[in-house]
Amino acid sequence: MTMTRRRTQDERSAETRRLLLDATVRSLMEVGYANTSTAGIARRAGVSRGAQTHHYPGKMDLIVAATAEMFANFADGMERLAADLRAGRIDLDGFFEAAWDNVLHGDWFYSSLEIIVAARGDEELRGHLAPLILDLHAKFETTWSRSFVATAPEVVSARVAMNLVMNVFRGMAVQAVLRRDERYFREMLEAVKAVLAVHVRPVTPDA
Amino acid sequence: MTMTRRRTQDERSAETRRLLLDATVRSLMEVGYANTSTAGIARRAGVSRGAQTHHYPGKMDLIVAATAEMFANFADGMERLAADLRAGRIDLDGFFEAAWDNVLHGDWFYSSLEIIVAARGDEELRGHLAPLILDLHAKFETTWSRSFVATAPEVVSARVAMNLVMNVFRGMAVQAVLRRDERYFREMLEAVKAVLAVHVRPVTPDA
DNA sequence: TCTTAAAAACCGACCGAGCGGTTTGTTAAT
DNA sequence: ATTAACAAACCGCTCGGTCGGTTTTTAAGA
Repeated sequence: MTMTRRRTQDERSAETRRLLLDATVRSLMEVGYANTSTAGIARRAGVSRGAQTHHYPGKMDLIVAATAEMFANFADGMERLAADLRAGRIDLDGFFEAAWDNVLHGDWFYSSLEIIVAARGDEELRGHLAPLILDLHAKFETTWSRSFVATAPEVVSARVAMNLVMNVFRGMAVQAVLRRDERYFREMLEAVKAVLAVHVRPVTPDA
Repeated sequence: MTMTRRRTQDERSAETRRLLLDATVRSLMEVGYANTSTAGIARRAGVSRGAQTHHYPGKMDLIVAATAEMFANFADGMERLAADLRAGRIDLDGFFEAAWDNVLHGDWFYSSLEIIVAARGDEELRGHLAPLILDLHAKFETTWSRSFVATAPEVVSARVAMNLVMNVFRGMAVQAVLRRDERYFREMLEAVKAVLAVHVRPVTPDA
C-alpha cells in the first residue's frame, strides 16, 4: 500500500487546496478563462467536485486564490533573478533574456492576461484583483530600484524605465499569441536592450 | 409612419448586417468575449435571433466578420492620422497623443484584445484571425515607413521603432484595465516620446 | 487506552439558467 | 411563384451552485 494513513486534517486540506490551485492555473493556460469551468478544474486536480466546493465555494474563490499565489511566485522569481544580477552572477544581457523568457514561457503572463481581460467586464473580479496587482507592482519597484540606477533620471527615471520594459514585454507577449516569429521577437528584444542601456545601468556590487 | 417602405433586399441585408456587427463590437467592449452570446448580440442589435442566424450562422462568423471590419476601420484611421502628420497638419507630439488616445479610448484595442486572448486556446478562431492580423500589420508598416525615417537605422530601424511603440501601447492598455492612473500613463507617454525622438523623425513635407 | 460524539473533509447527484445551433413557419422583395 | 429576409420555438448540452449523505480526523470522557 502506498497510502499515507492518518494524515492530519490540515495536511489533507493543504494537499487538496494545492492540487486545486495548480489545476486552476493549468486550466487558464490550456483553455483560457472563457473555457475554464469548476468541473474542469476539479477534473484536472483529480479531486471530486464536492471537495472543490468545500474548499473554494465559488469559481471566483478559485480564480482569486490561484492568482494571488501565482503573483507571489512570480515576484519571488523576479527578485531572485535581480539578486543574481546584483551579485554579479549574471549580467544585464542575461537578466533581460531570462526575464523575457519567463514572461513568454512561464505560467505567469498568460494566466494573468486571462484574468485581467476577464476582469475588464467584471466589477467584482476587478475589485479582488486590483489590490493583488498593486502589491505585485510595488514589489517590482522595490526589486528594480535596488538593482538599477538611471543615467539621466530627469529624462527617464529608473521607475519609468522599468515600466517601459514591462509594457514592451506585455505587448510583445500579446502579439506572440498570433505571431509566432522567433526572429521578430529576437530583433525586438535586442532593440529593447539597446534603447534601455542608454537610460539605465545595473548597480555594481559594492563589496 | 417613419417606416421606410420597399427597401431592396440588399438594403435590408446591409442594414441588418451592420446592426449585428456593431452590436458584436459593443458586446465585446461591454461584457468581453467570455460573456458575449449570440442572443446578447441579437438583443443589442435590436434584431431577432432568426435574422442573426440567417446572416451569420455561427458565433464564429459574427466574431470574425466584426473583427475584419474593425481592423479595416482602425487601419484607415491610422493612415489618416499619419497623412495629417506627413502633410504637416499635426506634429510628432500630436501624432503620438492621438494614437495613444485612439488605443485607450477607441473600440479597437480592447475588442481585439478580447478576441486575441480568446484565440489563444481556440485553434479555429486563431486560424481565422491570424491572416487578419498579418494584413493589419502590413498596412501599419506601409503607413509608418511612409511617415518616418530612422536616424540610426543600423541600431533601431523605423520598422522596429514602430513595433516598439505599438508594443508599449499594448502593454500600457492592458495595464490600464486594473490601474486607472492618469498621471502614470502621462508620464509613460512622455517617456515614449522622448526615447523614440532619438531614433526616428517624421518625414518632412517635400512640397 | 478505548469509546464515542462532533467536526471537518469529501463525494456525487441534482437543479435552474443560459448557451450555440437547428428547424419550422411567416413576411417581404423579386 | 420563387427566393431571400425575418421570426420564434425548440433541443441537447454545459455551466455554477446547492444539498443530503459518507468517510476520516479530532477531541472529550470513562
